[in-house]
Amino acid sequence: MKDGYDPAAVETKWQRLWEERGTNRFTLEELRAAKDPYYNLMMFPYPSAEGLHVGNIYAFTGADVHGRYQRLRGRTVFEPMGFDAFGIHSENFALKVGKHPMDLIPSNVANFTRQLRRIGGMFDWTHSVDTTDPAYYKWTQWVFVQLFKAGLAERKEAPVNWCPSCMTVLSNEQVIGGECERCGTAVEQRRIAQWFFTITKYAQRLLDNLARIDWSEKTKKAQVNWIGRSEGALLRFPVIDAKGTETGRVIEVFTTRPDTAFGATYMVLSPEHPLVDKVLDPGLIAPVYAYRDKARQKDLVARQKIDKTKTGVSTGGYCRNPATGEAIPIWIADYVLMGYGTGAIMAVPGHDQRDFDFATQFELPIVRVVAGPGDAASTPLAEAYVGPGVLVNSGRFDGIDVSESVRVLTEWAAAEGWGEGQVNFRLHDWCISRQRYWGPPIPIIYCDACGPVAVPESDLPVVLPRVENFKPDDSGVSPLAREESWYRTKCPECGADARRETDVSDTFLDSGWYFLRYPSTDFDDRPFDPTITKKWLPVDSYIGGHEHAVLHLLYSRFITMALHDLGHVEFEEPYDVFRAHGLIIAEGAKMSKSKGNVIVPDPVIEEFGADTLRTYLMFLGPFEEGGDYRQEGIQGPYGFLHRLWDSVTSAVEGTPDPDVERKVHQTIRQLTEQLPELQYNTAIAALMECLNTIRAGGRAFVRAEVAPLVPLVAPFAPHIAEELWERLGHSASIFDGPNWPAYDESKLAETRVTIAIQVNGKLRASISVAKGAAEPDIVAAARAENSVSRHLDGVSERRVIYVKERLVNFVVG
RNA sequence: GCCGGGGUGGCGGAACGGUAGACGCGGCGGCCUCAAAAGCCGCUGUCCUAACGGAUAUGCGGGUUCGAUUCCCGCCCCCGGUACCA
Repeated sequence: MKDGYDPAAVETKWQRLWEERGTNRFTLEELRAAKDPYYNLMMFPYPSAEGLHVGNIYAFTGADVHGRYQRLRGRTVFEPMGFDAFGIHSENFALKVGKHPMDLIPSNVANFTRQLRRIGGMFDWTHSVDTTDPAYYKWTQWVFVQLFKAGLAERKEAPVNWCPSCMTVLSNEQVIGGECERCGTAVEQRRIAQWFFTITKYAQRLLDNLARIDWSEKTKKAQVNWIGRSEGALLRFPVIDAKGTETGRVIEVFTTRPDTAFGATYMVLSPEHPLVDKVLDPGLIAPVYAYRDKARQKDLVARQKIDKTKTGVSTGGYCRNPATGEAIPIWIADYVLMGYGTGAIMAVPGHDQRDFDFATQFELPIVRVVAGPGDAASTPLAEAYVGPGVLVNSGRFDGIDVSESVRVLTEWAAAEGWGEGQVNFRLHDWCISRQRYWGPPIPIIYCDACGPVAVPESDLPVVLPRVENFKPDDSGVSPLAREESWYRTKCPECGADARRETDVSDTFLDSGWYFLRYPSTDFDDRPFDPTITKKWLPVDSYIGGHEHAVLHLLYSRFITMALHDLGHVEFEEPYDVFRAHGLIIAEGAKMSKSKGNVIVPDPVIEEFGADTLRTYLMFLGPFEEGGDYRQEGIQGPYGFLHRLWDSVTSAVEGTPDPDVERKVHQTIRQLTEQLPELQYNTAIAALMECLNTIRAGGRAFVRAEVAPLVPLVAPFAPHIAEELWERLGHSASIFDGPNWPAYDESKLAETRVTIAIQVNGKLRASISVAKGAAEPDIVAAARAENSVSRHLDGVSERRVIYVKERLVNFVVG
């Protein structure tokens, strides 16, 4: 039965058998009855027209290796795959090639599916999802309706980022450095009424729960920063008129340093702050309006450039600093953002660098209210001082240390009635409206009498109609708003003429709950079955790209938490474990279409086979860090699989050599430890080393030596493993049973150890001794070595360091 | 600027504070073969030496230690994220 390794033949055979035998798929009954279920999730792809590149394959393979390992350990592993096919990518591409997304997506999905089968992923294709399928987005709309009914969806007019090229609104997250994430065009500001999920209501819980989920620290940290909790106080500054009388209006500010209130020498409103008109001196209307218009135009573009040179204008209005009782001027400036805090600040130029720069620019007073070590109350400031110290120029609070001054001043403001402690979050509400075509229509009907009404669940889905002209225009209204026959409808509550919402929802909503759907795709009368969901969720392992560390992962946590509160699921956190994979670069450079160095898998599989590609990708570097795909490097794993094939098919019966057997058991131990930790590159190196030992010097190897390597290599190279497993005499799939080998502690121990001999920390020799040899004997043997004794002659020995079974170090001098 | 992650042979990358460079690629020499594919054997950080053997080496500069790629302090550079967040 000795024949050559033919990857194409082996892979075709096993992919066919997996399909015929249903190796990787579950019936509903099997899902219900599964023993020791393990939900192995990976981020589903957007099915582009180009097909998968090795970057995608890398991520999926890493997750698949994990799933296959768990399965070999005896878990029942559910590993679904789907397609995130709505959204601006597909829509823009369709526009570009002049086709309809409804025609394009199915062929893209078919191509992706072909490629995913070809790399040997353990996917259950009977539980796939496609977010553009009405049978799926029916339930996406259902999720929206649940949140709407719970008061978590709000319609509000808000300044939004507008991309003049994509002609659509962008979320703050999609604006990168003032430019559109997708096309790089400078983003403008517009005000449009849109639907928001009030994720900010969950900010504290989203933050708190991070402590109890097993995610990479990096990812958690990114979420912590994104949520951006900061503690401080809300302070109220009364607006006064020219005579110094309070007008009844109040400027609210959020500050993390209420203790510096005595140093607040002016106020700054964001240019778009609603109070600007109220405090404005009529004589200054022209410059203030001019400034506001200018700020609006460059909004979110130039405003994100941090610049020492601040701009702004005085409104001519004043308010009273409640700490000092003094009148201070009110300015507007674009360094104060409407979207954070209250859109207004008390400026403390002595202790905030931005305020300091502004005050210097416009010659506003700068007062020191914190004295650092060695400073007096009158020590002038060359820049804002933010270090430790005590309060000064702060009336009866002088001398209080900054470590407690925030608390003391907050209590005082509260007692006086002009402020209280407050926690503020950087996190914004999640805008889900998109003035585009390619998404699920937001299931809302507007009725003049009843207001916005959710589409009744029995009427879902609101099907996205096939619209031939879906190109957005600069009117800013959704393409669906041009389809009168579609949007005209009756109010579900009162029956009056009404109008459908014509915006579609954000793709992050599609992906916000897809993991709930996979195990329940057998049901078309419910989004997720309670029993199945309880059995399979939360997700045991989630692997995906770090580019989704904040958005997708935060949004899906929020959706889950909301569904939990509404009684639909029993858990708050969707993913027990999350690990981010690294990025693959090619020949030392980032893969990109423009560089022309995008590696596509098909020709590689053609030449070397899927098993070799999978093994090579996992061998490139640490999975969580990524690696450099170099064309030539694939020869290593290719040769390794050939040698493995040769070894298994030509091995003879016999008794294993004890040294070789020890190596095999050490390898089993190493893989058993490293695979759950995703340390694939070193695990593969260990397998290669083990095979090298088995074959060393062309020795005759026996079956018992090589056989354990078959299950060990199976997660990486499942096809060849199946074939060799069969040739070893097994009739069932290697993955249908707990076939991971066990290692024997008693066979791990070395009989001899190599001891390094150093003199003053420099290696001079190494000796081999029997394990368990006594220290004095080892030191004596070490001393006897020529290359050691030569360095000990004529010098005085001060110390001898012995590290058990490792080294001897003679310290001389 | 801030927050992460990194800087190790020609290259990708290994190294519980204990023999730096595992494993692999590439290179060099040889074997097998009609030939190719696959495979097999040996060598391969740098410098000095005919050799034995030395010296030197993990971005840079210090420190702790018998001993530092690993720990500490101060820099430089690269990658990713983020950005006037009050």
